[in-house]
Amino acid sequence: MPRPSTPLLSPDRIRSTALAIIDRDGLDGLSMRKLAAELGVQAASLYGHVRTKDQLLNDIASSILSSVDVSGFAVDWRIGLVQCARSYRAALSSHPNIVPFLAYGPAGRDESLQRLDLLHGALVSAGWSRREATMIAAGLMYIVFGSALSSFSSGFSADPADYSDRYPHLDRAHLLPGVARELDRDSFELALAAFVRGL
Amino acid sequence: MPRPSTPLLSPDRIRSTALAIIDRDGLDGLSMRKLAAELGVQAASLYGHVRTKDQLLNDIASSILSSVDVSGFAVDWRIGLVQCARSYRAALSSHPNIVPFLAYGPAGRDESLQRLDLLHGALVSAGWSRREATMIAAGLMYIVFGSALSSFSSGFSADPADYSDRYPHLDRAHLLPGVARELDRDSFELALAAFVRGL
DNA sequence: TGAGAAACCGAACAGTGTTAGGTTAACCCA
DNA sequence: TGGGTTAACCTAACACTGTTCGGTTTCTCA
Repeated sequence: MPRPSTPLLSPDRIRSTALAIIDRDGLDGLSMRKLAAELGVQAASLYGHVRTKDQLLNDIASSILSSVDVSGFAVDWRIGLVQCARSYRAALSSHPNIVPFLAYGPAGRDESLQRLDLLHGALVSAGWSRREATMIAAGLMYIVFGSALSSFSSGFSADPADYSDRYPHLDRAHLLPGVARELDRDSFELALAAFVRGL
Repeated sequence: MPRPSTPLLSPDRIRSTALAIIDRDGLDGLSMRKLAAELGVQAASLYGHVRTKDQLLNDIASSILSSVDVSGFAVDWRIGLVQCARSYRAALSSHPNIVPFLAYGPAGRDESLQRLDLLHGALVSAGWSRREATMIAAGLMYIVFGSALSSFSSGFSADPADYSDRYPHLDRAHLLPGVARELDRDSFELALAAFVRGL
């Protein structure tokens, strides 16, 4: 099928389909051939619209990060920190399967840097030194990414027998998967509140 | 070369060579064929000693995690938290390239669970509820893993021109790679101290 | 001495990202 | 209206991946 009247592919359609596959099948579940098949096309055709698979993932990552809200810094740096962290985590946990890729690659994404710039400026204006501001920003990212990886509550077995014998204090760990989402959010809120309060 | 008089391979030798490759070439730099070549052997021979590549990585992960020290909980829960976090981070950052794998897979490693069990028990003994203990443990893991991924200080460009124009507050971000290690450690210490103090 | 297992190898399978070269339809300009 | 260019797809291939099968030789143990 050569040169159809209306193009089958566009960078947007490729990105959104790829993200849907990642959400459904995981990061490893995305292959260029599967993506092409889902778009009704052969794998090679994708490379007319996308440079590499890595670039495609980066583009998806950027579009996810662009929803992070840092408007709270206009009010107060503490409010800004909390709001920024919440919105960052919300953005990540709406597509949890891509977080390992986010955490992996370099932090040189324009969307990240824009927000980091604003955050850093707000902290310095509030009286922190430049070095302190950098460390506070890093600490906030630790909590956000650590919680978004969420290898904690999920990842526990649902079988009580896995724990009751060998780990006496974890005798109810098998209940974790059922409340994982809620517990992860509460743990994040606890860590965030403790961190900001402790500064 | 069939059945040499003294075996060329052993699980231990395979694991340590694999870890050396990961440290040198990154997680993606490890392939079974390359690992075999480095051991003077064909790829198929590895499967007499190792079930799958995933299992091999899990074994390596377990041996790294077994060095995490939780003895501080015998003294005081705050000291225990800080010491456990430090030793956990030290274990991870001595082999940073394998951290994405650690953070990825399920948390069901025996070494992790043993330490988690002790941590949980110590917190409950100190008066925290079971739910609070779980959330505190999770928060601590957030900081440890977030910092060990260390996608922060590293990952910045060393070229000033990448920042000075568009990000006014990041005009010295190009200096970060030079002090990344030190800054990451200090950021971790700051986040850890703030977290524990804020509890 | 003979049986069996242990340790390696070569070749293959199905999958991956990516590229080269080919075909056709749409578009633009004379 | 015709002709050239280009955009959008295709097939086929390359080099790689993890893993398995079947074979060969040597060691070990009865």
